[in-house]
Amino acid sequence: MTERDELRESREQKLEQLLALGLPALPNRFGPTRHSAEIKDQYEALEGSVVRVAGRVMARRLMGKAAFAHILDAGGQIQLYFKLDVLGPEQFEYFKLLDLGDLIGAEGTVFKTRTGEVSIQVQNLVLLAKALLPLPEKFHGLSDIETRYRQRYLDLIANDETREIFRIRTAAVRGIRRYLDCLGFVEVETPILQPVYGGAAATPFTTHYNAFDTTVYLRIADELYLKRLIVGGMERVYEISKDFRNEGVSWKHSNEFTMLEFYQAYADYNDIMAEVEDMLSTVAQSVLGTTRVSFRGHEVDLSPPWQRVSIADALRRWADLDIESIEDLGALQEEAARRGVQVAPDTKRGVVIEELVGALVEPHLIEPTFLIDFPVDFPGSLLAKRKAGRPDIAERFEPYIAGMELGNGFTELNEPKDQLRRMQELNHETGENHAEVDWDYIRALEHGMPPTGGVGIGIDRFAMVLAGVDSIRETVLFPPMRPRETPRAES
RNA sequence: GGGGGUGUAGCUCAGCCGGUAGAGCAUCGGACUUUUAAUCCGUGUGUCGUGGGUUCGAGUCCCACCGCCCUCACCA
Repeated sequence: MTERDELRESREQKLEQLLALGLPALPNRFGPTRHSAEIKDQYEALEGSVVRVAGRVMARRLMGKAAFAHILDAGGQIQLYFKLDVLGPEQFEYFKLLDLGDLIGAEGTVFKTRTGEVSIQVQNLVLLAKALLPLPEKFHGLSDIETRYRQRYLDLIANDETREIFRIRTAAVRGIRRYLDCLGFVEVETPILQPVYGGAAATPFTTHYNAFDTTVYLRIADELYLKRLIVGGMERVYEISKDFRNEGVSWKHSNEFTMLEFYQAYADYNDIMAEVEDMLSTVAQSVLGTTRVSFRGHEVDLSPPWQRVSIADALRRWADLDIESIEDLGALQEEAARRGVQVAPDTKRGVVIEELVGALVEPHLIEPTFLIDFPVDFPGSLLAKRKAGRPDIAERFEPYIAGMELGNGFTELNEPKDQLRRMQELNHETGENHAEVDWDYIRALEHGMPPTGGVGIGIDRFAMVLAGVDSIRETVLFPPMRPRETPRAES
C-alpha cells in the first residue's frame, strides 16, 4: 500500500470514529455569521460576543486538555481555541479526530489570547466535510508550478499571494465595469462562434456547427460585431469577452484570454486614449489604493497623462532612424539590418517598421506610454482610419506599460470602400490562414457608421500589471495545460 | 517546432567519483489547559517521470519518450 493510500485509510477510519461519537456531523447546511477578516477588523465591537465561522483546518496544535487551530475562510485565517472544560469530553474527542484540511464549522466567543491574537473560544464544533487527501506543507506551501496550475484549488488554499492575485483581478474587472457604466457605456454580448473571424491578426480555433452544417470559428476578437452595434445606434458599447487564439503561448500570450473592447460614437482615438489612461489609473487607485505599481522590475505610475509618442518620433529617438525620409523599401531594409533587425527581402515596409519598433522601441516604453500614428500598411492598422491630410498614417494607438503592450485602439475606419480595399489587399498578401473578407461587416459600414473611436485592452495583462506578476498564467485561474492522465479518485 | 533547464516520500528539498534511498514538515503512538513554523519522547514513509541501454551493480552515466518551466520562432 502506498503512503497516500495509508493516509487516506487513516482519515477514513478517523471519520468513522468521529461519526460513532453520535454528535452532529456533515450537515447539509451550516450558516456562518462572520468571516475571519470581519472578526479581526471589528474586534472591539465583537469582543465577548458569540459568532459562527466556517473554514478549512490549516493548523492544529494539541496540548493535552486544550488545543489551538487555525481555519481558513474567504476572509483569511482565524485562530480557534478549544478547551476541554468548555467543550466537554465528547466534543473534545471529536476535535482530536479532525485532520488538517477538514472543513469545520465552529460557534464560540470572540477573545484575544495572551499574545494578542484575535481568536474564538469554541463552544460548539461540527465537521462539515472530510479531507481524505493531505494538504501541501504548511510552511513552504505549494510551489510546484505545474501542480499550482493543474490543481489550482490547492494553490488557493496554500498560498496567500495567489488569493491576492485573483482578488486584484476580480476587483479590476468590477472597477472597469463601474467606470464604463458611469460613462454611459452599455455592456453587450456578441457571438463567440463566428462564421467569419476577424478583428485581429491571429489563427482561430475551428469547429463544426452541426445545426447549420458549417464551419465556424471561435472568436479572436469581438470588434466587428461591436461596431455593427455602433452602426445600429448604440453609440457606446463594451464587452468583456473570452477570446481564443490558436497560437503559441508565452509569458504574455494565453490561447484563451479575456479582452475588454469598447467603442464610442462621435469620438476619435484621442478621446479614447484619455479614457483609457483615466480608466486604468482610476481602477488601480480603487483596487490597490495607489496608482503606483511595481511590474517587471520597474516602478511606474499610471496617473494621467501618459506620454504619446508617434512611431516616427520613437524611431528617430531610439533607433536614430528617420523613416519619413526613407522612401525606398530596400534602403529601409538595409537600415534595419544595420540596427540588427533582419527581415526577409520581400518584407513589406509596414512589417519592417513593426520589427524595428518591437526590437528598438518597445524596451524603452517603461512609463505608461501610448505609441501612436502607425503606418497604414501595418497589418494591425487594417481597421484604423487614415489621419486627415496624412493618408499614409493610421490613427491608431497602443498602450505600453513596462515594455509590455496592453492593447490596441483606433479612430475606427468607417469608409466602406477603403475598408474593403484594405481587407482585399491584405487577403491577397497573407495567403494561407487568412480571414475572409467580412462582407456582412462591409455592408454594415455601407449603411453608415458614425465617426467612432475604440480600443481593446488585455484584461489578463492589466491584471499582471496590477498584481505585479511576470506571467499571464498567474492571472488566469485555470491556464490551458496539456491534457494529462489524472489518477481517478477512489469511490 | 528549435535551444536551455527540470522531474527523488503527501509537501519542501538533499543525495559527492556508479556500491542496499535521506532530512524537515505532514502522518501514526505518547506527554502537555493561552499556543502560533508550539515543544518534548517514540514511529513509519518511495514505480527516484516512463521505457530501453552500458555495467557485477544505475536515483547517479548514455539514448528515446512524456510533463512542466525559461527562451527563440510563429503571432492582419
